[in-house]
Amino acid sequence: MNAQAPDGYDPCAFTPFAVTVDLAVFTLRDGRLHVLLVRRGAEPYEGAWALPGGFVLPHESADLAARRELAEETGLSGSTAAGLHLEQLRTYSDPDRDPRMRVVSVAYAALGPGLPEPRGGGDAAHAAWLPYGTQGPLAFDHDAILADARERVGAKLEYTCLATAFCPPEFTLGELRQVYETVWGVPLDRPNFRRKVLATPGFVRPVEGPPRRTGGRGKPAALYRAGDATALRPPLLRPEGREA
Amino acid sequence: MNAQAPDGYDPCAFTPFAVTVDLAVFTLRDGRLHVLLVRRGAEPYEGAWALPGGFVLPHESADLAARRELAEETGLSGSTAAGLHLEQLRTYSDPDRDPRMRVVSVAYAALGPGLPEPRGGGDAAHAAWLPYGTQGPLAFDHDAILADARERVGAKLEYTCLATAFCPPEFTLGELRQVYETVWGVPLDRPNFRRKVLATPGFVRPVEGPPRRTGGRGKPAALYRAGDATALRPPLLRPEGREA
DNA sequence: TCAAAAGTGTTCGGTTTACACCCATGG
DNA sequence: CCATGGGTGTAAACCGAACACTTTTGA
Repeated sequence: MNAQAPDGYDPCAFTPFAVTVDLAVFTLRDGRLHVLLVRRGAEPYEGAWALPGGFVLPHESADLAARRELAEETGLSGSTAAGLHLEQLRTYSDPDRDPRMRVVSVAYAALGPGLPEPRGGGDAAHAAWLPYGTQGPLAFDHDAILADARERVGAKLEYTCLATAFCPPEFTLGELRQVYETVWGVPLDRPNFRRKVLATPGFVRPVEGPPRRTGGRGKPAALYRAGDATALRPPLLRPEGREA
Repeated sequence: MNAQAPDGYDPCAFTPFAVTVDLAVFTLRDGRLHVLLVRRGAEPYEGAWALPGGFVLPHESADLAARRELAEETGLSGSTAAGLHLEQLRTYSDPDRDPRMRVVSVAYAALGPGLPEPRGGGDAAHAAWLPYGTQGPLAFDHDAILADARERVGAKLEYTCLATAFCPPEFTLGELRQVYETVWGVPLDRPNFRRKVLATPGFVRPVEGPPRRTGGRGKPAALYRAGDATALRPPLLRPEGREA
């Protein structure tokens, strides 16, 4: 009870914590959801896959640290990393989550369009994209973090316009639909999806000059850009309650 | 406890942080949304209202710290505090959010049924319920935290069964409806609300022995308990995009 | 007897769903 | 010409909004 005297902070109550950020970075590669993982080079969990991340520096917020780590430790180019959607997930603070010391970690989820293989820009030559689900057990509590992140992303597709974060600046409605299908693991009806998206103000904006792009075979599709809307009301519920 | 280079952790990067929890505790009192606030007894922000909270202790998780502070610093009885719904909101880590030192705070939102006036159980004789919106500027970044918490609660009413957390163990559908109306600030159609809730499996369970309770005037209403469902699919969207 | 709240029924209009069909392109 | 994906149309099913109406209590 006296641990937190309102008159200033009780020095006895001030325990030093290390604060880190952990990143669950998702992208779509050849029709599958992929996660960016790094291989640990030291104990504990040496050799195991882990989420990229690192310490929050004295002068920066967790958001900033996440953005910095995204560029730094993942080996993605600065401009690539800067364009990614990044959002805070939640904080993991179990006292035993790191066997060495007390570490509290603020987890983030990041999404981007088909991203390049991480270049060894820094100490992250050991970074790689792995199809979600094929990674073995991860280090620390990263399995739980990753599962939470995936669940959050799937859920946010339903009631936000987040899906465009998985797409390049200009995209077709077919590509947008594939985002949903890939993350949810269910096929969607193409005509209905199209109407739903176009009927939501601000979800997508048609690209002016009627340029069209071919996805290989089939009729060329109109191009769109992400709109300024953030919420999707009414939501686009995934069929059933199934998950891939 | 010192950061060791062999871990892959840069020792220079390990900065000690203080980690705290801050609580946005909501309840409904006479038809209004109230927040539990404490008055600060020391600089900075001496005399200002603030969210209750305190340090995370060396051996506990943030969740546990939040639960402990809920009982301890708020002056609510242990059994009362134990029954409250508690969930993590997000973490606030701006380097300047506390002028004295580097403090990272994990914010929580807590909800409970009509709660008693906080008893001065400890150093919290200065705790009080204030109708949401009537509190002046709060200490630190607590205005932002409180606003985020309120927004989150309002949003979660739409697609979760969270509303029952504002109700006593047994409640009428009228009381449940008032939760929505109070938090959202809009009236709902009684018949439609009733059907919607009853049509959602696991939202509420009727109390066995057909007991009925009077809310003063009017026909006695059937009693229900919270069900085991957590999600509300399809969601119960608030009318328009309005907020009270 | 009236006001207030619970509970039931019904209508109407929009949204979602399912599926048929044409268009444009590459092979 | 055919396979493939884009785009339009449409009818049935479903769902939610609105509102009329009955029931049961306290005042």
